[in-house]
Amino acid sequence: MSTYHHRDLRAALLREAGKRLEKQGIAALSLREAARRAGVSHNAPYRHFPDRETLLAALAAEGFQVLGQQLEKTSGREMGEAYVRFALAHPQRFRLMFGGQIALDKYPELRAAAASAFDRLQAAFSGYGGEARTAAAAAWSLVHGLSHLILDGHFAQRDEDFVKRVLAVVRFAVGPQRSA
Amino acid sequence: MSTYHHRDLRAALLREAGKRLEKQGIAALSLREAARRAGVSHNAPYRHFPDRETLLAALAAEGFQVLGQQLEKTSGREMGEAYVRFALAHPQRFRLMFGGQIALDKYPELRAAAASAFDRLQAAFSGYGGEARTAAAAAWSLVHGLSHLILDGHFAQRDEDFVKRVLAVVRFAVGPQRSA
DNA sequence: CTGGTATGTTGACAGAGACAACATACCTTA
DNA sequence: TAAGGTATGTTGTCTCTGTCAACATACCAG
Repeated sequence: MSTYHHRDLRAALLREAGKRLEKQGIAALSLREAARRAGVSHNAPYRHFPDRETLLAALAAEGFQVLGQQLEKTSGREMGEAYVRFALAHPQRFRLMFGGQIALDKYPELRAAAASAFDRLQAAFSGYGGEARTAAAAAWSLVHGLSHLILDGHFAQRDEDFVKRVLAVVRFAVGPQRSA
Repeated sequence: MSTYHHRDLRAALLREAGKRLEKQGIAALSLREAARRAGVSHNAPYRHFPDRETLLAALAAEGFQVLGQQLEKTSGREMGEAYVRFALAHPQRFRLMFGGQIALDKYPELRAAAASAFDRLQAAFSGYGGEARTAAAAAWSLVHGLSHLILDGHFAQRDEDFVKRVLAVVRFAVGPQRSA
């Protein structure tokens, strides 16, 4: 038949799996289902992904790329809001990226993608001198934790205004503590 | 036989699953494996848990209880360190509690347990007036995000000193912004 | 045109979740 | 104390999934 070769099965699988991901969650993702949706036999995916986890890693990598692009568009304090906005817009993708289900060490490009996104945050704190890394780490922690907790439903509110208020209440101090 | 009734299978299953959880991760948790370890047939767990997710929810509930106790022992700024310490000491448990794999709405006692833990944090910010809730939310976000990012290996350091430095760099401001 | 490689297919197996039917221990209560 | 109902386990079965192995077909280089 003419479509014995799918021509771009890898991309098709990622597309279908991506759709499934946001609709049904990570647990519902299966290679066989993706293959079915791509109109291909149950074992075809193995020609492109050695196992399920590698497919998940590829989906996560996509996520890091998008997140990086979103952050690139912003600067300063808006970056934090953009981070949270990404998480709220793609909850399952975000969980996949940061849920610890993927062994980061096995996929160096994943860690690199994450680090690249973090670098943008880091740059925003270049004025903080020796504690720049620490302040950046704190900022990342803040927006990251806020994203997670909102997604998990631990806060009553989850609108953009709430996010802004929470982020606005935080200051980053450099040097010896002097109390607020 | 004398042990047809296990007498406390539910507790035994939670114990075995708990061990398995920290050693192998959430994905490796299976009802059948827990049953095997408890020396019981593959379907016995269903007399105590309607499905796998409910077992996971029970494990998460245990985690929230322990976390709450740890936080109770501390006060003020040490609470944040205790939070992170808990996450680092029980990484898989922490992920289970906050990984979004469990539909919180289906297990009200879970949300209650989490809220109870949060209440302790909240109390530490009672002096912040009208913005107390917001400041507490920010503090929770900070320690929560820091825990996650360290667990995921996104920071080079993960020792107690690093945690202290990150937490120390943050101030919580109340009222109209006035910059730090 | 021919052989090698990339890509798919069919077939099979084991492990898991879940349901049903059956068995046995326990416990109330009449 | 005997009877019957309920709680707890067991066996059997089904479907789904990941994964391996063997085979088939398309494509490409020489």
